Amino acid sequence: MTLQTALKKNNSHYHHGNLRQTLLSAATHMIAEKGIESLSLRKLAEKVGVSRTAAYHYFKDKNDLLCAIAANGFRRWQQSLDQLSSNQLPDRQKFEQYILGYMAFATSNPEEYELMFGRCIWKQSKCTNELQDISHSTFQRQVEMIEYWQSIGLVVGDNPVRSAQIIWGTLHGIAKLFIDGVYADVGRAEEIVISALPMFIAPKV
Amino acid sequence: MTLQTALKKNNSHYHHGNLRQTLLSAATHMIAEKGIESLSLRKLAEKVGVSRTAAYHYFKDKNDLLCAIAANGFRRWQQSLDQLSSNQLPDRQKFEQYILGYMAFATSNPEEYELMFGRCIWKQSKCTNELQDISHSTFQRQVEMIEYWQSIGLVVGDNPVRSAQIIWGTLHGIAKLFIDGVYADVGRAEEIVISALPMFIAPKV
DNA sequence: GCCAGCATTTTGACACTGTCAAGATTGGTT
DNA sequence: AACCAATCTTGACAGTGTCAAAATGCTGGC
Repeated sequence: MTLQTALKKNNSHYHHGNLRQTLLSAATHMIAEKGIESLSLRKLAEKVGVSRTAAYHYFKDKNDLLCAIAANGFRRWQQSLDQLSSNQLPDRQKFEQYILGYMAFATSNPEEYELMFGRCIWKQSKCTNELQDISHSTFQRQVEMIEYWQSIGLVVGDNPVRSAQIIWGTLHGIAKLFIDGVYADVGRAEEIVISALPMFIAPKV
Repeated sequence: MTLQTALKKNNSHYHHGNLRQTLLSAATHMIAEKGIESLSLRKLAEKVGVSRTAAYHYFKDKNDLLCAIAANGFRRWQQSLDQLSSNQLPDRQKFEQYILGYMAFATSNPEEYELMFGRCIWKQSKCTNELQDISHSTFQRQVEMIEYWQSIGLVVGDNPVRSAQIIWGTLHGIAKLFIDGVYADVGRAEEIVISALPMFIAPKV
């Protein structure tokens, strides 16, 4: 559907143009709309207007495609972190923005978030090298940020890594329970996480 | 494999005995060993020694079976809560036991935990009435316990329900990240959650 | 200008899955 | 002894992921 592929539109189906990207974005859209469970390679192929097995030239198998989509998700989240780091807010508000941003990212595209942290992909055997790399670097990035906030006395605790693990766990858990509809009467996940803020912030001396 | 079914063992395959229970426990075992993804009704049927579609007399479809297994999980967890409530520990240690117990429950059978909180089942359309009831009552139960701990000044916060949501979110998130292997270098999930304890406990006056 | 070789896509095929409709078997009731 | 209802099986179908082999079109060397 991109410009290039539109120009290439001839009566034959061969040499589609940039099929890899087209497949990725189409799959991402389908997942966002209908959920991960109901994405099949065949429906995806039909949507893109290509034969059932065309994807196998760019992805080892279905899991490989899902890993690529998840990796894109991590890249997007890392860009958010970059943007956050480079603005001029005071630390306290930066921390708040980090937390709110995490919730916004998770809830604005729940299916993608589910894909990034759902069981299926993680357990080693199924995880692509690309996904492994980008996710690890993202984790490391988050740990460093929280380490910093703790080193300046903003965040409680005496063990930086441990604090990062706990904070991330909390964000992830609240995001997931919210997405799954467990907090039935809560309008926005941000409400909960804002209430949780004081638990992480060190008391003013 | 139970005593009853063993007695019923004749050359015909009809009237198996208590097939519903047999299916449930066999499926639970298979999930615990090989994971949710790799459970198929047909393999289950073969394992139990019954035809492919025998399960359809007791369960509307595959999802219905999974819901029943998840409901069992909630029942087991609720029994743990009962046991905890009825012992004589001081409140502070009870709270600690609650948190440790949650982690033990989640990590001792990760696949079942995944099934209970995985995406697949929750979103309304797929959720059985039985599962809806037992899970809601379990949630309510947990909220009440935390409400109590807060009312006696043990747990921080001024909004009981909100505190319960946050604490549960934290436990769930840490459990899930641990199960998914994100905390690569952490031996037991209990380590993390014990470090997080001070955040929830109100400072002594 | 043409043709070989290569990248790309398709077709055919297979095993596996969930699920339905129709038939087979059996224990219990009258 | 005969029927009934519960229980289980067989047959069948559409959908899935995936592989091997064939088909197609682009591109560089002659």
